[in-house]
Amino acid sequence: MSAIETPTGDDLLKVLAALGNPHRMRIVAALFEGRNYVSRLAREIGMSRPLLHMHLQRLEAAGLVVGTLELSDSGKAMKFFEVAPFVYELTPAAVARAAATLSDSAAEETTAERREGAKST
Amino acid sequence: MSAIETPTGDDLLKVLAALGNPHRMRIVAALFEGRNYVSRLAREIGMSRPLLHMHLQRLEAAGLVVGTLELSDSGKAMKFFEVAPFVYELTPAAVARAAATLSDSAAEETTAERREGAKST
DNA sequence: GACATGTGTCAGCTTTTTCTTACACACCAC
DNA sequence: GTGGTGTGTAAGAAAAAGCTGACACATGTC
Repeated sequence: MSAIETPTGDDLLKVLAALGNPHRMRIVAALFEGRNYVSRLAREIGMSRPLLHMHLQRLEAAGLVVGTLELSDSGKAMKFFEVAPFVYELTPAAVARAAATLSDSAAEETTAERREGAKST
Repeated sequence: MSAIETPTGDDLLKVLAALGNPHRMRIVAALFEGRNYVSRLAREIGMSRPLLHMHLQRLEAAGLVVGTLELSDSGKAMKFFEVAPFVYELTPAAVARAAATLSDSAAEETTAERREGAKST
């Protein structure tokens, strides 16, 4: 399902940056034990709700968790989150493959290519 | 060889944080094509040497690359870097397992436990 | 000697990320 | 109505990461 087959550089980058944070790692771990809604999860892991909200957005943007807005029996809107079944392989080759398709921070790549172009052949 | 069998939370965290950066991803990719020494690598990927030095230290601290100080035939000291043969599996379960051993930012965990204790039963 | 190469590191600026506080809204129960 | 629950977001402070420039040292060549 997930990107075991060469994810985009930006894709992998987002995933690694998202998971490379103790809070977010813990959030994924907490959701791995079962889906939960924001306010409750915030209470359980002892984190301010706006902060958790931000981290969840980062995780969702990376495709590591999915959130669905549901209505409780009382009619209250509650946003439930659960982990996505991701599978990433982290090896030198995989990183190299992904890095080849890095787009965003092409700033220094441009710099490199300018040098490249300058020396011509 | 590497930590396919539940790396430490801090260990995995360092790896993910190190790889979750476009420059460092590119550095690993560049070294994957062959070992290289700092100044040359800096020139090739168009990055200032002090900056590359910093990134390499971060990667080395995470165990993703290894550097060895060698003496060229002329007697000049040159630091060669090469990628370490790391293998990490990135799945919800692996993250959850690693997160259980997270040590450093236990700050909010402490907070959570204080709340836990307060509400008692 | 001056100049090229290589190494490392430090001070300080800039940019990004993280986090808190405060606000907005909606629903249900009293 | 008030008070509890849930949602979202925006402004600004605080902290961390990224980056530059300048310095130090060593070696070999001209």
